[in-house]
Amino acid sequence: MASRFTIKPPGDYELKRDFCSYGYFLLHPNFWDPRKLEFSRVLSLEGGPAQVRVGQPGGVGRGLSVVASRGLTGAEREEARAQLTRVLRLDEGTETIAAFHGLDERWRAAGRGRLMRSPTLFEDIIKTVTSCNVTWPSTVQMNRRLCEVLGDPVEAGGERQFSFPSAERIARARPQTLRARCRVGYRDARIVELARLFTPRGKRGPELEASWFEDLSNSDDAVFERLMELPGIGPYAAANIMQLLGRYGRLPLDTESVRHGKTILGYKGSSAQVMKKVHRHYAPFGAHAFRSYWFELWAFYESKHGPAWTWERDSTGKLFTAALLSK
DNA sequence: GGTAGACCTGGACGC
DNA sequence: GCGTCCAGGTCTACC
Repeated sequence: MASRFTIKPPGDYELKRDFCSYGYFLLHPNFWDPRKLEFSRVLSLEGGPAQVRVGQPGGVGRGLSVVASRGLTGAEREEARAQLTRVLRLDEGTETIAAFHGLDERWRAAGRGRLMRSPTLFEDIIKTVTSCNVTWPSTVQMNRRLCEVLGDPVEAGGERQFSFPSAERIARARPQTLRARCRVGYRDARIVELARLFTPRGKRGPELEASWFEDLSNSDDAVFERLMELPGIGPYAAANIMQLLGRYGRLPLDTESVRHGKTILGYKGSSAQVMKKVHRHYAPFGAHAFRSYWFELWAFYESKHGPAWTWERDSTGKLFTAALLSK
């Protein structure tokens, strides 16, 4: 018997705009259905994996309907609610988004402000590692295979779907397995090491506590410094994880930023020079710099491929290559 | 502190 | 269909 419940979002929340707001919405196990305007994925809950489907039948600001593939206990329902709150950034209220629009009013009319993310910091970190030094189609493949090889299966809607593997599951895997079956290449040992750092050791907790990183009372500098100490995490990845943690003051600049700086902002010079100029360009947006930067990039992608909520997960990947975007 | 080169995979391209 | 080239961020060794 399926469980059904409703989540009340902030008054300005729009599922199709706010979920389809960051590239990870196209990565397994996330699935956005452009026809039903509904998002689904398998969540890892205390009693085992369960697929959830999330829609917003009433439109902007109205309740989010959640349907689980199996009956959930009360505790599991709260667990699912908490995970979906993280994914959808429901903790960012209208006042937070209004503050952003106060600094950058270009996005006020469309209401843009929130960026989707994963149910856990661990998944966000692994997704970021799989996006480094690789073109987007490979990132899509790595995440699909990680789920299919190491995730927990769920039968839902007549097909088998998989959860994102837990830190504990990846920690038990051999690096060679990740390389051979998940095609993560040289990232194999780094991903396993990251998983071990997030896995509880006996009665002791994990070496890395997600709650410490999520705690906004810790300074940006302290969080950035600790992220930089992690295997496979450099300046770009650390800054990207910062925005996924809700700290938008730093810019994760990569080759896409250089392309944006040159073609849209009109900057000239070496990549390093353009990156410095891009940093200066967004500095006035302060604590919301990443939102301003990202929505400019996102608007560019949408100008090429239509609104993000129309993109199909399983065919959109190949559209996002540097070669095609530069045309 | 700055820089060069290796690390892997998959897409693009030429034949 | 096959071989070659290239894009992509992090890490290490070296200056």
